Amino acid sequence: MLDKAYDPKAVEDRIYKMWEESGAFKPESCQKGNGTFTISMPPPNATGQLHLGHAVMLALEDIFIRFARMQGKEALWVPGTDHAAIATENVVIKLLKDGGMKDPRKELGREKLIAKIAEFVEGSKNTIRSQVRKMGSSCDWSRERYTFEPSLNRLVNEVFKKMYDDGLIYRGHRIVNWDPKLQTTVSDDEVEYKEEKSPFYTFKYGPFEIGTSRPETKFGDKYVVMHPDDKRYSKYKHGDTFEAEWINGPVHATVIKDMSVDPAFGTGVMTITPWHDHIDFEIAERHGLEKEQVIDFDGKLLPMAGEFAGMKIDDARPLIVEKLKAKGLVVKSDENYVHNKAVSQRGGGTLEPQIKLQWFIDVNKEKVSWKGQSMSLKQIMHDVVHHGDITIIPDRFDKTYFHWIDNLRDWCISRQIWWGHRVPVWYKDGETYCAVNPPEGAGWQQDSDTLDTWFSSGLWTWSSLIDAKLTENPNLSLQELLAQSPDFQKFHPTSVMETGYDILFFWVARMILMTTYATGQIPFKTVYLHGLIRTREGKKMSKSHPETMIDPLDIITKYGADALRLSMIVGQSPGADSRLYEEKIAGYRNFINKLWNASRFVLMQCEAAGRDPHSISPSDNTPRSLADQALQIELITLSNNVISGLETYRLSDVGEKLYSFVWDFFCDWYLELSKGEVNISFLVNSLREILVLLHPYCPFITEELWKEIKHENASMLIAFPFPSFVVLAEGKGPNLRSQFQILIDVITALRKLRTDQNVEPSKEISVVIVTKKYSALLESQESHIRRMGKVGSLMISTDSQKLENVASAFLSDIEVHLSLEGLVDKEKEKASLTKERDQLTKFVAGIEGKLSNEQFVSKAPAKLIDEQKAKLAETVEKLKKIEERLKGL
RNA sequence: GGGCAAUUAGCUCAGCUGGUUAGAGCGCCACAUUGACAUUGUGGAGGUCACAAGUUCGAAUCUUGUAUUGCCCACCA
Repeated sequence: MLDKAYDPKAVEDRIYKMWEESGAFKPESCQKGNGTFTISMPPPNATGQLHLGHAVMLALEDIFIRFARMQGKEALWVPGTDHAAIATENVVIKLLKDGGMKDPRKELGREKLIAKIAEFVEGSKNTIRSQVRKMGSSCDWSRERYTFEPSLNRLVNEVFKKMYDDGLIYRGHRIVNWDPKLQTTVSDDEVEYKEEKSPFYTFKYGPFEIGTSRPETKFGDKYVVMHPDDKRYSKYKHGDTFEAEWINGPVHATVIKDMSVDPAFGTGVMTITPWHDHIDFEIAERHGLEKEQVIDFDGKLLPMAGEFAGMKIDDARPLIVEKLKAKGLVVKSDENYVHNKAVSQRGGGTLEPQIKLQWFIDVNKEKVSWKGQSMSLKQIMHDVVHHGDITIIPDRFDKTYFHWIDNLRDWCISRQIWWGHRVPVWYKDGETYCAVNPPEGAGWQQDSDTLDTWFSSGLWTWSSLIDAKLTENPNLSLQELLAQSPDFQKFHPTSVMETGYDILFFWVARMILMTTYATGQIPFKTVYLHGLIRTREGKKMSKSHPETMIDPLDIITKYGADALRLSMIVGQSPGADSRLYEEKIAGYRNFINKLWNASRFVLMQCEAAGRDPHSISPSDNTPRSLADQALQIELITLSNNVISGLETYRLSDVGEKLYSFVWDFFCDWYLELSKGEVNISFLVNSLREILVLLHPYCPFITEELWKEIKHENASMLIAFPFPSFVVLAEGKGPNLRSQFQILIDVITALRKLRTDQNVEPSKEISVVIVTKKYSALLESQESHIRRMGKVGSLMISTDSQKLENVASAFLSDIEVHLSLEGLVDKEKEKASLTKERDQLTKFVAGIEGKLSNEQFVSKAPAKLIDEQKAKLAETVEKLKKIEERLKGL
């Protein structure tokens, strides 16, 4: 017999091992003929730890994939890990520094450092692998991939080369986001803005006054820019020059007129620093102005800053202001000025715009063939979502996505770190050579930069499906690699990409860009975006505040993976943040335990009846009692709801329905009633179906219970077929269900009377039920009424009775009278009936109002009117009885 | 500055295309306890659905506006 309480620790690892060893995670084990279903797992960092973001992703994807698998699809979920370029390199460098090294990059050099990182990554991959398993993820480990493995490097090079040849990748001096701390560029999407208070100065600059919050960039400024229509400055013409006394002496300045200047801001005049500001750079480009570097790549001032050369900008700033003040050039300063400081999302260092020779992807060049047209990468990204090739859930993110595309600038893909796919370009004597493989011949120097990690991640849905063996053959083209990889042919495009909305731009958009371009296929048909998991207070969980963090692994240890999964899924709608806290998880742990005990009860019934559940045939499933029939109807309804809900990605809904079915219907009513009258084979088969329906949500406990209760020939639950949608005939089914509801209502009414009258729970009561319409029904259910209501004597009559010493309740067409030998607490009964009378009176008035409204009667659908009339008649009848009773009290 | 979302019971949230006597879980109150389950059972209290106007026979649900909160994007030198 099962233990009294479910202990996930004793079950989960064992079950997971059983699944994995059986090969159940492989599509080859699935039934054939119902199509394929593929998910690419967003690869966690190879050196990472499982956090709630992963946990929710894994739970959702596991539900999708288990459902598809049970529906008989060839379901493939490809796991993998990410080399997470910048993040990983930082982690290892920090470790080396902690170990006593001063500057690991310098001391080790490129090759040795990469080897160190690789070693570290291999050593720590197992952590995340086993953590992914802990969640119950049914992914195919035999197909596990890594974004930095050789086969993927080959594909990265193939795609780079293709883009290079198509002129979509170019190298050029552009303004980029430079992180002086990490010594690399980062992409526009990796820039975060933090509010910072720093003084805003107004300086005298020749005949003008200019404002700035960054005096340290101003050394080389020699252009003043104003709006061409600004009347105040109409006497100055574009191109006019003048002398101005400046920080380190006089400068020769030029007037530039440009539309981008806002005349309403400050004095309407500004000087520009094209080397260190995106907007200024664009102005300079428009007018062909000179650009000069002021700050070096370590964040220090260059020799052109004169006496300030070599100083860090933060140190130099106040000194520069002092000097200008001494020269009488400071007009005013606003100490409370708040501006947005650009910081690196990666390391948190202050970003400095710099002009640098970098590699870029041109997103505007209309040279890519798509759907028979020549389009830009931007246009393709737009097109596939706009025309519904790809559906984003929730759809409001379409707008966000389009807006991002509209503002997308060329993507800087080169990084100055070492850990990553290296730019496949070589140089010799001013010659440039781009190729998948290194050039033959001596003297070629490979580009020292590596690629943005999202470049390789962008290929993930398909690069992870390419046969790794094939990539060892250097003679195959990209097209041939695609064409000859069976997995790619069979499983791509993938079915659904499930990930956090915070990564829509970084990754989802880039997969669309890279994949449509490289393969001619969309990467996925549906994008399902989940929200952030927040604390109980709605705050972001953050590493810097460890007390706010919930560690999924702790939770699994304490409450089990099934409970964790449910607590994250139920109550979360796509694209919206949700809150998680321990009581919530405990609630689902309780639910899991309830399911355990319900099953335990069923098994006890089997034992008591001398039946081995394993030998109960699935076809031995005939309902006998009203309760059986109601359960059958309810199960079909539930199963239909689960199917349609999962097919439309309404996971929270489905989870709630499963929960309330199991607890509120199956346990509270069906099982309780079955204590009086048990239909073993039907009960066992019903429980089996419940386990099937619950399996995608809570795979561990259902598989464990399945073992106890399944038919001997049945497969493991993970591989068991899901029911199909059943169209319920009208009439009979719903009718039986509502008859069952009447039984429930009568019992509930009895219980309420008991409580109102303070009858001891253990005491048997005498009951008289008066009903014309339902006497046959209730007579047939008499034993249930007796047992569930603890009724001693029960009389069911079709004629109204003269009764003394009773407390009464009134349902539609049914009077329930509780006889009390002693005193009836009339006040309690009066209060209860009065309350109900008032409610019903209001209700009746409402309906009467509607029905006497000509507009309603003429315009509302006939069906609704009939319903309302029926309800009215029923309620009026009930109300009459209650009022009579109240008079007698 | 632009955009998106949220606002329903003490708390966390459902309520899909307008018709429900507005629901759930937790919490709360009362009662129960050897027979699946205290990780429980039974009964109960608790909401003028942020506010205002409109559309409609009918609005938590649709429209507009207001307020509050949150997020994303832009980055005014």
